[in-house]
Amino acid sequence: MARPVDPERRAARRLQIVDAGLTVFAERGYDGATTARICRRAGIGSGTFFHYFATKADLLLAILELGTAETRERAAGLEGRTDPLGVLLELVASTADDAADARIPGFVRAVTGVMHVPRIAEALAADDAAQREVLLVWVERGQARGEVRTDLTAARLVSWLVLLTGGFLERVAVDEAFTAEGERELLVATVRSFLRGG
Amino acid sequence: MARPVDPERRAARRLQIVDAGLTVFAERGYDGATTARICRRAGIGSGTFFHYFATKADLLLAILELGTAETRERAAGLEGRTDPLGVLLELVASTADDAADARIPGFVRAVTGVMHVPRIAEALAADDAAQREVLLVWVERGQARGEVRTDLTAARLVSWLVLLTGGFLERVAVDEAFTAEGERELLVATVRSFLRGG
Amino acid sequence: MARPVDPERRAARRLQIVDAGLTVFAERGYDGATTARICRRAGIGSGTFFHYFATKADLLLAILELGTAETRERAAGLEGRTDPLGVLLELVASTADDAADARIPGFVRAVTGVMHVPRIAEALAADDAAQREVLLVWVERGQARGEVRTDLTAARLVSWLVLLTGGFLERVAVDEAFTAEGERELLVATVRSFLRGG
Amino acid sequence: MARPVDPERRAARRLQIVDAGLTVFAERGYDGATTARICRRAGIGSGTFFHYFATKADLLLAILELGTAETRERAAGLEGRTDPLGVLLELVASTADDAADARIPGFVRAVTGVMHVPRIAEALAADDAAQREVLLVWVERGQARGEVRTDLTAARLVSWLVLLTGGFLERVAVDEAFTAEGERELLVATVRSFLRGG
DNA sequence: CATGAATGAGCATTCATTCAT
DNA sequence: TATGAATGAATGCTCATTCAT
Repeated sequence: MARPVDPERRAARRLQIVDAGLTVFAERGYDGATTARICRRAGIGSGTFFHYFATKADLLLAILELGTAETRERAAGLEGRTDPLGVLLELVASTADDAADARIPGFVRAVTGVMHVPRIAEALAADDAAQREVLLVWVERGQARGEVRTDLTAARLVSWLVLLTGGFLERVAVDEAFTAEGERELLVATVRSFLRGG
Repeated sequence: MARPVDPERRAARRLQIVDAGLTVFAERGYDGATTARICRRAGIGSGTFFHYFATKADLLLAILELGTAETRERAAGLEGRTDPLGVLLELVASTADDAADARIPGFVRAVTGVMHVPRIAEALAADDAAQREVLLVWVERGQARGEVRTDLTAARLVSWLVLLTGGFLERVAVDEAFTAEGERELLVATVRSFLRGG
Repeated sequence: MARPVDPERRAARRLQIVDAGLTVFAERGYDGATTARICRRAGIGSGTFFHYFATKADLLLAILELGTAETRERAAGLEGRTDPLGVLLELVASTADDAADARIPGFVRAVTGVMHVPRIAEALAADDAAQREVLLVWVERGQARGEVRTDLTAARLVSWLVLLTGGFLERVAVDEAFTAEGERELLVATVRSFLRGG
Repeated sequence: MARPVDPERRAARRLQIVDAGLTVFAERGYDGATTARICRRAGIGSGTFFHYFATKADLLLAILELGTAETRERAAGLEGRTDPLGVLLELVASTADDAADARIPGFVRAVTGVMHVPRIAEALAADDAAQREVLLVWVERGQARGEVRTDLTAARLVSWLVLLTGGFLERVAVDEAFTAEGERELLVATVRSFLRGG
């Protein structure tokens, strides 16, 4: 009698909205992305949106959390590796790969534009922390193995890695001539040089 | 009847609004910065605002243009120098100094959050171009003098300089532990190393 | 194919919803009582609700009609009585007893709050008429027997009886110190005094 | 320069909205009274409404408070009187006079329909308390002078006075045949009889 | 019958902008 | 020129109701 809720269908619908949200946030920024526009893009009615996300901010948060989860998964897949520097360079390179999806840099810009909203600032901080945590482990291992410079603390090196990937994302977003594919190699080289020490 | 406008008084008033705008945009983002709040901060009535700026976007544009003008002035002050690398490092360092004013990184975030608005994108592009133009001159001179690596085109090196300063600004904005003062020296060192070539 | 409806099961389900409706209307008022909340309280799915009542207003109407029917039954049970004043006092006292169910006064308030809806106004008028009809019979008999004052028309006396019971219900709802049990006796005494004439 | 805010104009506008609110709340109930309808009735734009009242609930509250203030003023005007029973009967009669404004009973119904909203419940309680306070003083004086029965506490007598006036208001609202003017005298007589004791 | 996902009309509220004084 | 009251378009969100399963 009671039709069991189809969780797959629900998850798919949810993802459909997440995808539309990612696209529209990237295109228009947070405030420019009206729920109406997101719904139109997702091909759903306005009421449906709120069956899946209580508020517009919750959609943003969900997207952010998806990113954080992905970071963690990626990290889990690297356990067992014994070449810390190689791992770090791969991690950095994967940021460049993310940047190739044109929506990513736009989305990042959109989110930083509403960082003054407390809940969003928190989620962003959590995402930042997750990334740093992963990087920190491998930087420390790299230092232990003598592959990474030790004149700076691991935490500080991590900040600079994030600085480089963040700046990279930003450039891709802003500068037409600066493409993720074209600059990927130079990013890796620059990071390698930076990690070895000037 | 028409009281002759006192241009000085007018300019002062205008600056007062610009300052309030810079502060509030930085604190709340573009959309979070209501004209009402900007007016309250500037100590003026809401009607007065629109005597000085036709729209809220025009205020943002004016602030941006002020920045662009400053970049040009700074560049003018450097003419005659004969040490291109030194000049470049000074230019980069001055970004770190700007970042020490807590409103700057916040303002930058606010602006990038509304980059999808065409007029703002244009102004941002103009600002970007002004910065790049200045840097380009000195990078080329540096290359001519052998102070700067020549395995990459000057334009590409400039992109990376902007990447580094942009990433730096972002980090200062987001990461409490990452201060403009504390990291300034490392920024200069990293840029020097990058410009010399790995 | 058409599974023969089990009318008993259906009636039970219906009563379950009526009960939940009574409770939630009383707690939240008509508009505050969302169908979702009523369904949750009744332990049914939102779709099921509309198998039993075409609209939310219909549920309210059904509750009202149940009350009207109860009034009529109560009246039927009094036929044959020969002490009109006694009957009237019992009728009034039974209002006080109803008021002891905390949901009744709350429900009455909720309903009067949406009296501007025509169908509800009608049902309320019907309920009012039913009550008055019963009272009218016994007031007239009381007047005929000399137990009830005759300086006012029977209809007017009935209005005042309703005024007193209505005011009583309201007080119980609003005033914590005014309890149905505690004031019941005084209600009866006041009504007796009023019916005899000042 | 700074045009002094014209407080009279502001107060007038405010009253205009209060008046429209009173009317529309009475006609449609709280939820049925959309801000759009209130604005149309007041002859103002929707934005203007919110210059005067932060929320729709605040308008209701303001109306309620106006009533409470009026109660207090009326009470102040009675100081010095030496005939407590006369004062009480006048107070009761003035309720009947209020009821002659057809909007009052409708408004009362509307308000009681949203009593589950905490802030409104509070304001209603405050209004109730103000009325009772006034009545209590004169009931006590009446008891002291032997004009009012002493077999019931003053507080309880007050509850019953409120019961009678509340029931009266309700009847006027619901029953076409029951008019404030026509029943006013009987109300006074009934209250007099009640206060003297059966 | 029972369910709950989907719908979209409708609502309170915000905010940039205008304009009479 | 300075002011702030007035405006109404635009938005996020709620909720009664429908319908495929």
